Amino acid sequence: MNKLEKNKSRARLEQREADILQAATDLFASDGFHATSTRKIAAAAGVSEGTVFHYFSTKNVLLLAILDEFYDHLIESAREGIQDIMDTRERLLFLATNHLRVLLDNQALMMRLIQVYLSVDINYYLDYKKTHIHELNYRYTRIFDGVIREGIERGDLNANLELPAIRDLFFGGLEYGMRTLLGRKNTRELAAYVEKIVDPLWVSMNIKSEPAAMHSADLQARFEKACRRLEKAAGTLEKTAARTAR
Amino acid sequence: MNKLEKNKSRARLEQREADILQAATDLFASDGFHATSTRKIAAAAGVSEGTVFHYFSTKNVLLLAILDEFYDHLIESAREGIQDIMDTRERLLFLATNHLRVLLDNQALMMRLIQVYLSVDINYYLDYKKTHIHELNYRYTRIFDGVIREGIERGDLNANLELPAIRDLFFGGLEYGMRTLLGRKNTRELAAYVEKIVDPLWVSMNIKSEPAAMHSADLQARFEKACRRLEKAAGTLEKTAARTAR
DNA sequence: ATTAATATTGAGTGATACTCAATAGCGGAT
DNA sequence: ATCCGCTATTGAGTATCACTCAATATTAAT
Repeated sequence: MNKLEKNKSRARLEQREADILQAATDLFASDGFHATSTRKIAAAAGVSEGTVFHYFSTKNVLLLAILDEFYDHLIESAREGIQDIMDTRERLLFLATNHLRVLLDNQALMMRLIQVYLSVDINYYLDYKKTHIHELNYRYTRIFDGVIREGIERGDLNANLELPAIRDLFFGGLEYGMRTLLGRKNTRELAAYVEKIVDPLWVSMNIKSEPAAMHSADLQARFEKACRRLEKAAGTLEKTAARTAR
Repeated sequence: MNKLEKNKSRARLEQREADILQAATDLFASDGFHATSTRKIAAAAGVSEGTVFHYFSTKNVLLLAILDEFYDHLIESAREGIQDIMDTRERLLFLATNHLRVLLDNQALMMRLIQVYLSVDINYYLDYKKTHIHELNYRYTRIFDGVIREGIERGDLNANLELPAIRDLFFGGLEYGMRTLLGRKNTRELAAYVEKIVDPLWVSMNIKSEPAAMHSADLQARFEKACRRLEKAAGTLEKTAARTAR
């Protein structure tokens, strides 16, 4: 009956919502999405089943809310990390490491959820994902795009690179590789793996990387030298020709 | 009562099984896995619900049987295609194109299923996927591995490349990119996209690679030859000019 | 024709996501 | 301090689901 505690106004309601979200997150992570009933979620959150549906109209909506939170965390950690790094290659390595680390830290949850939200009905999927999760994913990948574009501006990266393809390779490669990495969360192994993933992309993008570029610098010197020589000779010939013509 | 038609021995039973499989495949593709009840599958196959469970102990087993068929198709088409192609780069382009084409042809089905089979309960998942679907995926990716290894033996590809990472980038990139390509099945667009995906990997793996390298090597040879010729001529002319001037 | 084996059936079961009418408890107006 | 309107909360109720099982139909072999 303590009126200070029983404060309905927002704080209390938001707390209830947070409790349900947390209970659902924990249960989805430990038992999986399909094996977790709304009844269990309600019990774990200390509310009745009806209340769960009052805050989240559907079990799927609950799932999307969890993914929402997760993406926020991903996006924020990526943005923050980028700020402190100037080197383009280091930035890419960080983005990859951060992506894997966050995913692996929540592996139990994410392995169960990220796959599921794609499998909900297409109508629902299109209506909701196109406007929400898709938007989150877009915001996240924009961070990567920004790093690449800045790399180009700085002259680190080849301006002709195909950003969408590189982006697909980067995130797709990481996602695909994560399945292999699931067991070992070892930081050293992770760093080594990340480098192996980023390296081929880096080699294909980096402007100075192609040893050929350096090569062509030599070539240029050689070319320049030969041209001076020829131009000088040409000058001599022109004079000679002019004199002879007289 | 026709004994010739009512032939239980295998053929008839296999036909029943195939009917159920086909009905399930169609329904999963059009309505999705979760929205398709076993009752509907039974009705579409023209049998009772109990019969469905006689042939497939579980709805998940039915799903796995469908994925089985799908992977068989993927593997066979990849193997066949590779045989007729000798060039390593062309082989990679074919593998990528084939992968996307087969996936996109079955997009409705695959978008709904490939994601789902990963979301079944972890116990089940480990017991089954490790032994079955995982094995199919392994057999499939081995084809890619073979192409790469052969490319190395032939001297087309850098022997130091990190095969697991390249493989993750290749298949991960394709899978990730497919989400973007879903709408447009246009063959030209698909070929263009595939090239954009394969190219960065190719550049990073190819030994003569860096088109720049080949380019500049040729260029250098050509230059060198031309320069010698011109310098020699210049020398001759200068001498002539000097003599004439006298 | 009889039998043993198995394919087929459909009513039955417990669990599930979600609904809804009834109730409880809060904030604001008086 | 009291009442009122609003909404948060409840839990029994509902339709549906994947799956079971005992009974029946159909087959192959003798």
